[in-house]
Amino acid sequence: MATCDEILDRALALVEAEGAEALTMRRLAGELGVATTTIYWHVGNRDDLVTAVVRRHGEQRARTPVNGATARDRVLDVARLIWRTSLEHREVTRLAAAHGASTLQARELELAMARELQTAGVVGTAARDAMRAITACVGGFLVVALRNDQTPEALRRTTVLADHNADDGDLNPATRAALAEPADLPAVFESTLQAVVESIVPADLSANAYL
Amino acid sequence: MATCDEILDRALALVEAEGAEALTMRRLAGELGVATTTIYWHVGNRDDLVTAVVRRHGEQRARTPVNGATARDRVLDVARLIWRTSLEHREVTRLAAAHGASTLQARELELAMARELQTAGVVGTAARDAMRAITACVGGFLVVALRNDQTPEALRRTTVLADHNADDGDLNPATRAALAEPADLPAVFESTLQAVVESIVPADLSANAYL
DNA sequence: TCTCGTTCTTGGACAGCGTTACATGATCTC
DNA sequence: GAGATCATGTAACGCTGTCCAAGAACGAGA
Repeated sequence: MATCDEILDRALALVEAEGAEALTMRRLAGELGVATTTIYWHVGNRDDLVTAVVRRHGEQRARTPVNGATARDRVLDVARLIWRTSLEHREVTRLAAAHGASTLQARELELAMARELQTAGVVGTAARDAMRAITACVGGFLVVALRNDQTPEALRRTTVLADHNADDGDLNPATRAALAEPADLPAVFESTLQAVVESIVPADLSANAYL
Repeated sequence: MATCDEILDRALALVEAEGAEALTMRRLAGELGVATTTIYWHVGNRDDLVTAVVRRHGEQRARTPVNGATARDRVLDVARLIWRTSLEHREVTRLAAAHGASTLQARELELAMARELQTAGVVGTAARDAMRAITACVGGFLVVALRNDQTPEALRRTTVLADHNADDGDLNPATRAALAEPADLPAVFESTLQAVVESIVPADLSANAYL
């Protein structure tokens, strides 16, 4: 008898091992040695399956203790945690993103961020807006990071921005050369994250626009 | 005779009218009153088709003049332009995002941003990193904005974050209530964008970390 | 023990997708 | 007019998600 948990575990393993695209009903059924319809009976739709897989992954994601002396540092740390674990399980992240279930994947960590924001004195709608801002940025960088390792050469930012035909003259040669080279994404992420968090939970509390 | 341009125009119209998912080879062929193979002959792969459609859309996107007194304002304006036009053509944006071709869609505007950054004194690798930071944030907010209008209720951030079972006690009631309500995304976007741009092109130039 | 009803599983189909091999007609060149 | 190139159509292959009707297992009541 195939239980729902077994199916989800197998699905999760399949995604992590062979990528988000490998998660098809037939493939998963074959992996379990079972007919495809069995999955429908236990889990439901493919939508239901993906949702359940992502949710399960999000729950399994250990509640890593948050580090940092100041409340601001702890908010930063949670954001970095989302970034890092999403990259570590990039296939699940990709699956969740394609399904529009990213929030489900990072649910526990987002709630952790809300708690840290609260201890930093950001509560209510301000906390919500702060969280949306931070997670949107993290998500944006994640999209870039995950895209790059499976986009064909011709669609990479470096090549797309490199071949300018008509718009030559306006751009500094140094800039043009730099645009053709990949950036150090983690470094750019870090400094951007700091800027965003700084605007919400400033080191100098008197400048906090949200209070 | 079906020319390549006709096919792309029709494809673009189809996407804008009926959504990114409506762009299938058979559907497009039917729309043109032609066999599917004709598309393959003129344009190529589906990948090629999508790429060409997105590129065409990006080129058609009028080079709206950039407004703003200071260089910093003009950088902001370009970012807002990307945000606004991406939302106006959200189906194309969705198509591009699903295909990993967002850069292609916003190519002209990203180059415009590079030019504005240049006049703001940010050149070379600093300009590249600045652009990556800004576009990543814009992209992150776009993902959120586009996701929300076609994600089922059960996967919305508001509902996902609203039903906490075990983690009740730690969170302020006001915060918890706020998390269950949607945020004013454009407003959050605007303030976040300002924070990011401020960290790159400060109003007070002496504080520019990139110089 | 036999039978009924629920739970679980299966095989086989359907429609749709991208893609291709092959054949056909049209058009232009020499 | 013959031949080559271009342009299109027909029909299939393998893949996808999904569903239906039928069967198998199993637990309980008579």
